[in-house]
Amino acid sequence: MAGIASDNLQPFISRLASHSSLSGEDRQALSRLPTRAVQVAAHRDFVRLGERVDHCCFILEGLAARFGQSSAGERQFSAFHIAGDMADLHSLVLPNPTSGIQALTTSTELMVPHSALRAVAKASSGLAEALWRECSIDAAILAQWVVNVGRRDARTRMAHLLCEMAVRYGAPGDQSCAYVLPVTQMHLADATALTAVHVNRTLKVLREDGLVTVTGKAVQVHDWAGLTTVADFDPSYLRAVPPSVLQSRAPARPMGALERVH
Amino acid sequence: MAGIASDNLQPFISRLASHSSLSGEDRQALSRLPTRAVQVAAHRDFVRLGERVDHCCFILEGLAARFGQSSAGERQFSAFHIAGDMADLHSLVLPNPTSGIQALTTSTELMVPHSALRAVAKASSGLAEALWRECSIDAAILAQWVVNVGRRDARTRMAHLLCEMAVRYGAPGDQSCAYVLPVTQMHLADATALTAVHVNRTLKVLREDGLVTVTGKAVQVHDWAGLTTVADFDPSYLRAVPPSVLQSRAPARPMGALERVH
DNA sequence: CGCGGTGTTGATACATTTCAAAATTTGTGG
DNA sequence: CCACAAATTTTGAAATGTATCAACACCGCG
Repeated sequence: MAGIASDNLQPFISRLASHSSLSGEDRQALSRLPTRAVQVAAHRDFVRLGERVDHCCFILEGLAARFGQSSAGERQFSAFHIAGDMADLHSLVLPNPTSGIQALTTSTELMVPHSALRAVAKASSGLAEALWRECSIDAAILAQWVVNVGRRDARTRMAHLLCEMAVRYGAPGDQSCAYVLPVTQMHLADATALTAVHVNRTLKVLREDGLVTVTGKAVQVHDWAGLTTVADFDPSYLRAVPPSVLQSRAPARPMGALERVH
Repeated sequence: MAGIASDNLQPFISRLASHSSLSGEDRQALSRLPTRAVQVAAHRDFVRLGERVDHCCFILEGLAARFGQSSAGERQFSAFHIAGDMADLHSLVLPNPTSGIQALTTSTELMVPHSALRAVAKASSGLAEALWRECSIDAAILAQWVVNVGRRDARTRMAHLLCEMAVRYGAPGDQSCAYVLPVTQMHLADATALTAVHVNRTLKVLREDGLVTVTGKAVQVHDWAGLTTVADFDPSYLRAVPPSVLQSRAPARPMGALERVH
């Protein structure tokens, strides 16, 4: 105990290791990070606009959503954060939040002080890069959300979201699969930029097509292939290709010359 | 010349310095970065899916857009990149693109090898942090795009985009202001997730309201206050608060205890 | 001078929203 | 374990914002 609850950060270390190469020292440093476990009640905004933060929140258990809102008060989620995510890793470099984060269910979080994270990042450039990469994966997902919300109709959009979450939960996408997603249809509306009513109708269609059943507690995918087809889903944006950290060869052309590319 | 075209990166150095504290050595290292100037033709996708990149593209002049597309072939922009932006800084940590980037106008870019950037980031943790922060600002803008596309009607959405670009161009937002934005209405449609026809009608309304006039070349804001009101625009997401790098004080409670927050 | 890309406008179609009410589930205290 | 209140899901009917289709005007450019 005494100031250290390190073991719990293990999933985060594994996550980083899945896309970046960490030295033994890096892992050690991470596992020694001081953390403070906090129970967060459902519906609570644990990151709020205008409130500078000095720690990152690792979600040990539960579900959270990053959101913005229009002046009309309508919420729009820009990300779901599931167990194993460091929900606001970006706050390490931007401590003044530009989006709020809300716990959708009662959650357990590990708060990691910025000072400690900054220290380990300063001590190891490899670790700093791993954190930056983790952050950038979030951003890549964000870019997909823009496409999803902007250019797909309700059915496709919902299907795409359900596919994304299936992959992120590591639900085996063989034929059928299932995962726990404790959200109301209003939450799904906030994520897909639809109304709750239309979410309901859209889920009904997907269910009647034999693709997927969504309850307030879990998602049952009956036809993974069919769902991904409907969803126009390509999971490659979710995985960073592990670093075959080959040194890039010297550029073919000398630097400094202006050239034209058509 | 001889392999170095460093002076041109000056705007990038200033940009980093505007939100992060760089040491003299950091600035030196940046200004010594090898670059290759490239002329990119309008409409050319200079970052494409499936083509791993080994350099970052700094936009010296011109306009570019990051985009994704649905299988139906419909494009959706997730960012505009203007002169002074490092369009794909994130590629340094994620060299396999998950979004394409297209030049909207004939542009001049400075290509900076990943190897060189990685070297300077490795040598200076402060510089690495500055790059990460720059990247995270892009992500914060991305999150706002989700809200904009998801929860605002056409008029508000377009107004918001025009406000964002005004601030990013540094156009003085006193009363009226103007900036160069060489885009077609189709480009605006790709950015706002509307159709080109509806963009046309929406711009007409904004013009008739005396708020702003948009031609294919430039944006003339007639009533900044009115436009920001209509747009539901708050510019704070565009600026990272400069680092008053105070050490965060030690946490009030001992680490390791589980507590509850309501 | 004509041609392709762009901007403009109108008429119509349609996906989604809005409003409203009932059915169902969930949570909670007795 | 029940009873009740609150939240959520479900369904219908009507309204609406935006898309679609189509035609024409404009402009820069070869």
